[in-house]
Amino acid sequence: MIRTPILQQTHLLMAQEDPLQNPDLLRQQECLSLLQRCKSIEEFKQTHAQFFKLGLDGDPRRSGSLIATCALSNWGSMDYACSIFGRIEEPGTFEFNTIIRGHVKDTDSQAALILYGKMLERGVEPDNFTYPSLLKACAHLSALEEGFQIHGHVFKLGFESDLFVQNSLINMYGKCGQVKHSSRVFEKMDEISVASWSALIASHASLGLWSGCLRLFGDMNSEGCWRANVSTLVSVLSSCTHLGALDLGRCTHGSLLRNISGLNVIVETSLIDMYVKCGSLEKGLAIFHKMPKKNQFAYSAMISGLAIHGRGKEALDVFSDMLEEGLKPDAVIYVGVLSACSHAGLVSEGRQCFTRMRLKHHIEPTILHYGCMIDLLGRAGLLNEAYELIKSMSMEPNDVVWRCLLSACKVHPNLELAEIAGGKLFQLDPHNAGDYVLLSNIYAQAYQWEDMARMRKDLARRGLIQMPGFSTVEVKRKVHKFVSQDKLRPECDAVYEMIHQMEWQLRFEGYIPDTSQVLLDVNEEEKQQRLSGHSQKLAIAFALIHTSKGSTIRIVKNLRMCSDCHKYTKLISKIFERKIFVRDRNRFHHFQDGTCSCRDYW
DNA sequence: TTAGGGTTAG
Repeated sequence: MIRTPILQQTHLLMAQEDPLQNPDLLRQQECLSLLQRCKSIEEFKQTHAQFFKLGLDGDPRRSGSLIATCALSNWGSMDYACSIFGRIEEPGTFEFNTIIRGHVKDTDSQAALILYGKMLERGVEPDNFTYPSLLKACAHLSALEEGFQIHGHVFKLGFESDLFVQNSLINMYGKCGQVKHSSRVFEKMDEISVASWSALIASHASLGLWSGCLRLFGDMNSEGCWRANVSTLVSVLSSCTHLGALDLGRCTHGSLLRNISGLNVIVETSLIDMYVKCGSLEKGLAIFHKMPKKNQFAYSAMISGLAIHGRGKEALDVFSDMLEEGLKPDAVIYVGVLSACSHAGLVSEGRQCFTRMRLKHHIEPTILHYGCMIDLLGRAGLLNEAYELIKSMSMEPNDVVWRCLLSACKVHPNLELAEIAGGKLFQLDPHNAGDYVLLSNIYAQAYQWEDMARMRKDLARRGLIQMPGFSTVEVKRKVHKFVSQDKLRPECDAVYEMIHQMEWQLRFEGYIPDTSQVLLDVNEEEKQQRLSGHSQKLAIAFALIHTSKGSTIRIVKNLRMCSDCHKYTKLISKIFERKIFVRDRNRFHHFQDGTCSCRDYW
């Protein structure tokens, strides 16, 4: 008989077995260990087939291990795992647990829940190992109803005090948007692990409760019993990113370097995203270029980071590197690539990418990709092409798409298309005050005063108000939030005094307030007062008072910057000799010496 | 032999 190398090895191991051990069990263990050492699914299948021929397969205990080896390794071999599972006549709790876990790892959470149903149907008792996987499946699917049901089973079977189950419950409720339930489970726990804190912190982060997330991190540290691990710190980094808290992000980076050996690709991606979105693009680039191995997430973070800083050409270079490395682009990466073209005005490159996305990479454009393209064409003044693209869309255009066209019609006046876009917007989103103002300004540009007045009247009749704007600024590692027209904060007296001084100096630089975007029907003086109270100006004034001369000011806003704040900030950067970085809803603006990196093209 | 927490767009 010609032996394959694997079988030679098996025989060798069998010959070496300890007579004191159970020879059958030893043989089974050796088979399993050989299977576990296989380097690929092909090798695994071949070895398994040989054991099957030799009659070493069939014991349910070993079958469970085989499923585990196959399903839980990184081969993506769930089909094969399922075929092994299907051959077991009477799968027990362990086999069900393993196949369920495999499906969850393979992100086929629906299949995991179906298998749980089958498990119950067959009368197989779930145990405390079954539930963490199932709860994770509910978390993936945001399936709250199923999550509640499973929590009921957990309670009935008495697993509610199991630490792993509790942590999974916290996570499930968090991912289903029920952070109150997460907190309730956490508060009831007798024993808490770092993973419990991480799950609770991540629950807050996944709901966008960034400040709450940082507060909890502070609580965890002040209790002093736990040392944050990678997962905790990644959630903290994500909160810093969204709050624009660069100093806090830097501290978290320091903590990672001190306490965690060898940062993995997830941490590095979070760090890139944090630095880039907190305004430190160069630091993000440095981490990116030093990464030993990059995945799609890392490329995506870097490409969209370069995009929001207006560095479109570099974003396209990084994209080319990614393709050269053999990584497959996905829909998310193409959003970054197209928005990079849009922010930098790269029209022909954007058109090429849009075509390549569909024809070469077979990615169907979503509404986000169309949004980027309409924005790109509209900014470049190609309004008819943008409108034709909207008409050719395979799905119903949404308000974002029409708003891109309407904004473009203001920059490159086109009354006919503006009225079409405006009409669609008033149908799709009749409560957005900004759209009425935009169209009324377009009428004003075209000297159509009656239409302008009609828009303003419509706005007043509907009683619409703009979403309140806010800006955050980090001073001495603390994030300070200012709401538009803020008068409640104790610092406000000093802030308004500073604004008074700033405006005094601005007048010498020729600043005239641009009140065209003030919605209220009040006199000019009151409109100017409203402009002075814009949150961005309050945040800049606060930073000028509390930071040292020459230091950079970094601001994050929830809305797009208005044209008055843009003009104002450019002049302030010159008068006070400060670099001011503002992240608005769309992109970054680097103000320095009276100019902005967006070249007034935003 | 099995279980928990983390990253990219909008």
